[in-house]
Amino acid sequence: MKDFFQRVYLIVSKIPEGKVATYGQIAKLLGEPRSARIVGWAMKAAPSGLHLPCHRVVNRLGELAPEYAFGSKQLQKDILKAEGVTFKKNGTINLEKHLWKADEFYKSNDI
DNA sequence: CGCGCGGCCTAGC
DNA sequence: AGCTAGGCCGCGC
Repeated sequence: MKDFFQRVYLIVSKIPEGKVATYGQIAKLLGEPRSARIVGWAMKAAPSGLHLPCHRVVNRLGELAPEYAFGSKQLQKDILKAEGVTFKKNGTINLEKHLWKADEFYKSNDI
């Protein structure tokens, strides 16, 4: 069994363009439904060399990461929009449309 | 070693 | 959607 962080990175790196995942969802995928916070931590501590699409990881309301994570929420928003993600009027992600179904992940990975 | 704090979650109102 | 309360785990002090 790999480190929790590493498994987080593995999953996050599998999120396709135009899709997003929630912290809790990722935690669940790892069999730790209650460890969503650590996923957040993992994002924070993620080495930039991994090129993780952490902008595709949001909380369950579709809210973007705080300022200190990407410099500005607008930046993250722009990136996502460029990938085809749509937003609601209140500025949150349209999760029903873009929430990532992790099914494919199970097919191609032994976890 | 203990305590507080997180890019949070669920459950309950 | 909002609030509170509780929980989880890793890190920094």
